[in-house]
Amino acid sequence: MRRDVPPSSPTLEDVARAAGVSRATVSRVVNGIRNVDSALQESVRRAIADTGYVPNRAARSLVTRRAGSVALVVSGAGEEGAEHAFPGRVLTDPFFGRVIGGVAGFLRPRGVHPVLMFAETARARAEVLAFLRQGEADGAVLVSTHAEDPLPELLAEAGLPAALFARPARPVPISYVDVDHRAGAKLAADHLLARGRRRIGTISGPLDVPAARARLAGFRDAMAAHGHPYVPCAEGGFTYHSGEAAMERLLAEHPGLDGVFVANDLMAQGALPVLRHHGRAVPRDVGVVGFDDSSAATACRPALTTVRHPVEDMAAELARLLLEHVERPGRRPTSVIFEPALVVRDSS
Amino acid sequence: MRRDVPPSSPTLEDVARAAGVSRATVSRVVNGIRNVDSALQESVRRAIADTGYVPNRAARSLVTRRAGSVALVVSGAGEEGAEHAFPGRVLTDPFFGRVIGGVAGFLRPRGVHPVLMFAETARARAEVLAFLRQGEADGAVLVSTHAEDPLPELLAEAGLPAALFARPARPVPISYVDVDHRAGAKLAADHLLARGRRRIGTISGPLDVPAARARLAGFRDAMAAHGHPYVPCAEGGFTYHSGEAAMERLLAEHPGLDGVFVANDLMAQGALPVLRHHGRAVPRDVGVVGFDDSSAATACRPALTTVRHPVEDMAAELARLLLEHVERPGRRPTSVIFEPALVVRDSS
DNA sequence: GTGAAAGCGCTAACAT
DNA sequence: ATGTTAGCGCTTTCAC
Repeated sequence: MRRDVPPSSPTLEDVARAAGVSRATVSRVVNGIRNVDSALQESVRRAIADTGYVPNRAARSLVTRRAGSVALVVSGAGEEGAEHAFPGRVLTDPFFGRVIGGVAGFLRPRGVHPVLMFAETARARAEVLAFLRQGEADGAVLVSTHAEDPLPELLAEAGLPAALFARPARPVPISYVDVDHRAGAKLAADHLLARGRRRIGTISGPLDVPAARARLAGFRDAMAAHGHPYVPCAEGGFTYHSGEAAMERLLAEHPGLDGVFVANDLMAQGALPVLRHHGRAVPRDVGVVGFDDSSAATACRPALTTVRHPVEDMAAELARLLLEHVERPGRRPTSVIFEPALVVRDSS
Repeated sequence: MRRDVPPSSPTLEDVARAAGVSRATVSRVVNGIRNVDSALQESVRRAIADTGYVPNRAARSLVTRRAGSVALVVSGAGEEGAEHAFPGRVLTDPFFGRVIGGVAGFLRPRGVHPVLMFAETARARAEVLAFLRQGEADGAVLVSTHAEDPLPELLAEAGLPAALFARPARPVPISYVDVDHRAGAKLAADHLLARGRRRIGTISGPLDVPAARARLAGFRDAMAAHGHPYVPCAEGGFTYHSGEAAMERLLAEHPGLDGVFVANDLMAQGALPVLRHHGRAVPRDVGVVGFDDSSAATACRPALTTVRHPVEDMAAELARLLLEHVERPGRRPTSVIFEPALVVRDSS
């Protein structure tokens, strides 16, 4: 009686038999190791094609101790309760899309696959850690939504290869990339002033986020250097609606405003209609400068003058840094800081 | 001489030794198989905790032939040349963010991890296929940007577990979820007419996309049923800027327009400023209805009246369908169609 | 209920 | 340059 054999895919053994060589030789050919006679190489290749062989990754990982994938984790802190909504909410922000795209773009030609993970609760963080320890991924790139996120420290303590998008709030021995937020804010201040604005306010990001703080501090310092020691500020949350609300408050308190630096484009997109609604023409009455140069910058009227945040390049560098740590586990953490640039459009 | 042993993680063997049982027993406990004495169970658990054991996934996959992950592939067709830009461009669209979030949200509690892949070139498609055949993922959920995408057929032919977001352009024996586009468009038509609009046009999506065609056809049929056999249409590409351009064209040809159905919110977001710029107040002079109820709907002024596309629910169902096929490989393809709903806000 | 043992498919010494 | 062999860590019959 013939047992019903499932058509499981051919193994190295099958190829070896077909080519009349040993498994080791086939393995060498598959892995591109030289020291294989070119005639044999040819017949092995043919056997591979004939059998339709594809190497089994689990078997390979078992011996090489390499998964060939990395975790791409979007991390928050203390969002217990809203867990199911977290992935969707985060992916709706063009910023995260750019990070993910940049990382994926770098990894792809290198044959490394990103596994998407979300870590906004203690439980989810433990899962990420277990995932890495299990060897399901060789390391993690992390983009945090909160300053208090404990994951970077956990990763560092566990000695797992990791790299962060943005400098951690508290110092952690871990590699990261960031943009020079202060320099970007200075670009905005200088521009607004150069355009003749004199009553300038700002809408900041959430002040528990280091990046938001740095942009605000950088803006204030630059303004102070030009003789404007006081800059009114309304705090937002980096979202469209928080931008609207912050603009309302700022305008209520400072109706004479003629310029505003908004800490990201999404909030600026929200601020624009509010200005219009209150009869302020942009850029005629009020100049607006955003930050990020995300898709939102060109998806509003007038198109935003903004500070370019080279997210995709940074994300690629982030991935490169991680892969470096995966290659050489001992390596010391590095950080790479990118320079922002002003992109002048119509809003100022 | 003591060789410097890397602190590799403990194995089943180590736990077994610590608990004074065999590997098999530990394995049973780990996998929650009954028939294990509860006293032993307890000591095994303690040993696991003491040693900090985590099972090695590669080893497990090798024998179970399950990866515990699925490919989440964003697929296009014939975008050779712009490959590096594809991931970023796609992730910038809130629609894809919602799909990814919905899929990830469903998979997460089930311990299945999504591996992000992009398949816009023949090469990339071959990689996806190889990835699945290698057993690196147990199946694939696919969201296509183009009608001519050959990946669904390739997947079906290879007999790999897969499920699609949106019905394929040509019939393919594969499971999918979709929304009733025609019904959604009818909702928009009925609403516009009920609001007293009589000179109504539409901005469609790219007409090579089945969903765009269905929305247009559904809209025209509903209008015709109410005695409006002719509905002017401008074709867009589902992006903000294409929405602007289409609105310009539509308005140029039909200045008397008093209502417009836009096939997605992103294009509607682009259309709004154009109407305003041409002196048409929304909703006073022109009523606008979008489609999707994405974040763009509430991120424009006035907020969009739109047709809700239950993307997150659909994505969850998509993932469920896939997992079902992974469990029982023989299963016949199924399709699940969701009902849209009208969400009335301020634009009409 | 528990253990012994085989083997999943592969790579990497080591031997030739 | 090629083959032989010993595992990688796990699950799973099969005896007991």
